[in-house]
Amino acid sequence: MYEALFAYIKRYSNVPLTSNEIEIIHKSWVPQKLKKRETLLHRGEICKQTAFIVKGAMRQYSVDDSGNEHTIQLAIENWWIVDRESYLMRTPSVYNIEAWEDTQLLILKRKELEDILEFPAIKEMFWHMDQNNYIASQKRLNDAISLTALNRYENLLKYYPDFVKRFPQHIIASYLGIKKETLSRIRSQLSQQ
Amino acid sequence: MYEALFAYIKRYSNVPLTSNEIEIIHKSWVPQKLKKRETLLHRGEICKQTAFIVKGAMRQYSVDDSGNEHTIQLAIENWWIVDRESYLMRTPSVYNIEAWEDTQLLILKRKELEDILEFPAIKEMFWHMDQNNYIASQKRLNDAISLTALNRYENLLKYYPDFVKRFPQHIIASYLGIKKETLSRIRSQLSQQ
DNA sequence: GTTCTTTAATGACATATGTCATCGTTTCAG
DNA sequence: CTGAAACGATGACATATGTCATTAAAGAAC
Repeated sequence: MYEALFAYIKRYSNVPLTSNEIEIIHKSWVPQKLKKRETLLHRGEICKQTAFIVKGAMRQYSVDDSGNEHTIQLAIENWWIVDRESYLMRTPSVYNIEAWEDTQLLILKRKELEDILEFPAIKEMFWHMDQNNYIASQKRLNDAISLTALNRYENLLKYYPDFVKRFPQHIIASYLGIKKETLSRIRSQLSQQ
Repeated sequence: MYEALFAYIKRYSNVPLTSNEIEIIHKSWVPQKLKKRETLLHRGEICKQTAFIVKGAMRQYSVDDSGNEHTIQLAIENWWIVDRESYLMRTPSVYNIEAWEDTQLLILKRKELEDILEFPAIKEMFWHMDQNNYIASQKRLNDAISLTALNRYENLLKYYPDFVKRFPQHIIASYLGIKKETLSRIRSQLSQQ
């Protein structure tokens, strides 16, 4: 269960962990299971945990005034899922986070964060996490404002084929910023080539 | 010149600076002036500096196959401008960065970064910078996939009125992900209410 | 297995945005 | 001051995407 988390920490920090730190990390991240469609966060709540996905698939989405869902993030094994703004600033979230498959998580509550950030390796890891997330969301933003819906879908297929396999089309569409009918037509267009 | 930088560092870290650190910071960030339309980074180059804007206005943009520009970031006084991915990973940038007004910068070269990251206050500050950038670009992404062009422009007017004042419409349009003609029509629509 | 729900495809039509061309105004270098 | 370039507004039309309705297939619950 914890191997994947330690592997992740190791990959993103060059500081080794002491055995005391390893023990405290075990206590700080606690396992939690979610069934498909169970939620980790409801809009309006403060996000109380940073979750590491050991197994399964999650998504983070907002709902607009017309009731349309907009998927801001998809995440599978070895990804983090959290509303970082809400978690860090303790402000109500505008997002929902839910499991799209039966999912095994390791949860770090906000309360434990301060202590564990004292560990250089953990601090290093979270810095890399924020850097990577910043770089990834900047790329996605550039795609969103500069590519056609077709190109965005082709990029997704190329770089994150698992997402396309594991989430239904209406969620993929809401991730790309288009309607499910449009995605369906893009796909039929691609299959005719 | 350096007051704004030190104020920024102070705001985003609760660790005080030693007088030795203050001296080294002075040496590490060097002043640079740019005239309007001079560039700090060309696509294809590796981004060699993180720049703090003391006075002026800059933009970061990509150019697609059809020659259309897409503005990924606008920045004015007290903002940072850098292609963080290129700067950290030393990979060629897909972006251009140019001055849109005569601009006064403080430049931190990649070479000096490693040393200066040893200072807790600086590390803290850069972490906050990445966190803030991540949160901001996630918000903007959510806007891009969930709001109409009109709403995106209204948000920009509300939260960053200086951008609208200091950059011409074709740049604002490329920041919003629309064409300048569309922005012009949105504006005339708003002014008739 | 049977039934209910979810997912996906598709046609007809509506709307938003892009494209291209034109024109007047503003800005700015010489 | 003057001419060129940049900027902004607008009309006519093209294209991409959204909306709504219908149908069929796949999957989940009982």
